[in-house]
Amino acid sequence: MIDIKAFREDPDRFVRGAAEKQMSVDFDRLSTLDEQRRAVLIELEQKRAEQNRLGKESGPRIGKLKGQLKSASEGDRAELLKALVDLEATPVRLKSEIAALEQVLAEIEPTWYAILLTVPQPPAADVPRGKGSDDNIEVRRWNPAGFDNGVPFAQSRGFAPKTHQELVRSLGLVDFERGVKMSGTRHYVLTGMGMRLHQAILRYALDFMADQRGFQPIGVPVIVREECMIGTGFFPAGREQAYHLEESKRGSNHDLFLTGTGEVGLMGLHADEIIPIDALPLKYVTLSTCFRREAGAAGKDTAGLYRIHQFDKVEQVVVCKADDAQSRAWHATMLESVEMILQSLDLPYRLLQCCTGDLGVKNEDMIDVECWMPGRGDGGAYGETHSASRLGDYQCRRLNLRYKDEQGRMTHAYALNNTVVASPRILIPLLEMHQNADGSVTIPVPLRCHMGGRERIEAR
RNA sequence: GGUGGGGUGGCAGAGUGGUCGAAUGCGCCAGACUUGAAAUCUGGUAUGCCCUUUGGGGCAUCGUGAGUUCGAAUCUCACCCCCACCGCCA
Repeated sequence: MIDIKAFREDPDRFVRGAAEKQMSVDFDRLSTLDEQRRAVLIELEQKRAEQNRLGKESGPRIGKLKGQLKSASEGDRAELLKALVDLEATPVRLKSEIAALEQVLAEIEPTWYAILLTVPQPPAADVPRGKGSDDNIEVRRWNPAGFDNGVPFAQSRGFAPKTHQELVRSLGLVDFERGVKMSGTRHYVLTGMGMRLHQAILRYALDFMADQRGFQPIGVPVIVREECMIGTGFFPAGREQAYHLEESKRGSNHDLFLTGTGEVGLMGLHADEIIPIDALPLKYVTLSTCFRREAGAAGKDTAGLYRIHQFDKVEQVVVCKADDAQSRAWHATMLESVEMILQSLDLPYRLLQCCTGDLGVKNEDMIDVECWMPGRGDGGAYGETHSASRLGDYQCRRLNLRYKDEQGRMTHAYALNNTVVASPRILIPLLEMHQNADGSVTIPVPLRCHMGGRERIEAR
């Protein structure tokens, strides 16, 4: 959520930001409602102030009169009653005036807030302008020694690459048919060494972040309330992407949602909290199952392990002070972790600076990591495996996650998040890059300790 | 799932219709005393929003929401959450 005060001071900044993100928001309506809301609020508060004042002045007298009325003789009753009515006249009038104003406010505020929730975080100033993913800019690329993704795979390795789909079939790593039988399209079953490789890379990534990078490992719920989804900025925009457990239809009082990333749990952890300043930055890593409906992606990447409804992901988040330089430094550090992992696995990759048009509602700066997938497309292609976002205070504002700065001012923290590794998608480059001419796959050294010491996966 | 108890400031805990944003204690901050510390004493110590000539002023908040009332931490209803015991269970 954006700061409404910042919007009042400089609405253009947000109008421009939304335009750059190719998003449409009814800013005129927001401005109008905001002004109306404030006008009503001023009037309402004046009335309430008067009501409070009268409550202190004449309230006790009213109480006294009412007491007297009970034990009053018939003769005194009329007089007491009149005094009471006089005394109550103003408060009674105020009461109805206040109720009317509250009614007006109740009509304005929900719409005001709903629009406010849809205003995107403006892109950082140095994010390149662009319409969509085609305008993203490559920052750098890396290839392991002895491999060049610029030349055909067959030329550098001496044999034509199989696709990951062919490999998982021949090596017995994934059973797509039974996955689809049980759960429908975009579902799969990991079998044998496929399951072990999946677990190995997740465990390796989690351990790496905890042991080498000082991140605290945390296990979080993947079934959350709507507030968590709104607070983390996934709702309302991404409502269609989330599986919805309609528990209310079964008599429960609230529905639940399956999270599409561990970010929801990690950030939701400290919602409505004031973090001690010494505790910052928070550096968390989690491993969680992620659920995505992939609504609107019909027909896209339908085969294989690329786009699926359920996967597991090691995710890192950082919550730091509201400081642009710190945010940028952590962004670099988080990306460095990813690069260290990919390099240790000998996986070619490149970093893309996402342009304004490719950003989501909540991020102001995003770098995607794409791994080289020799079996993708025609002759290999990069495919997105990671995404590293800087969110400014957008998410913490929604989550009401704050800290007291050095001057004692309450401040919304800045948040960042980045994939560490998402599997099985990462198995695509892993299998395709490490395949051998005989159809076997060499297991990268760091994963072997989680694979019973094996060096290769071979057809049985 | 059943029964019972309970949600008040950073924490503990009082408060059953007005003088209550809220006693008291602890903690924390500042000052005094002290060579320094401890102890003691004095003062301060929530959050959000609105207005503001930036001094300050106002409104709201006692789990959440609605209601009764001239007036609600206090009464009524619904919901959320926590605790205890019983049942069931990976």
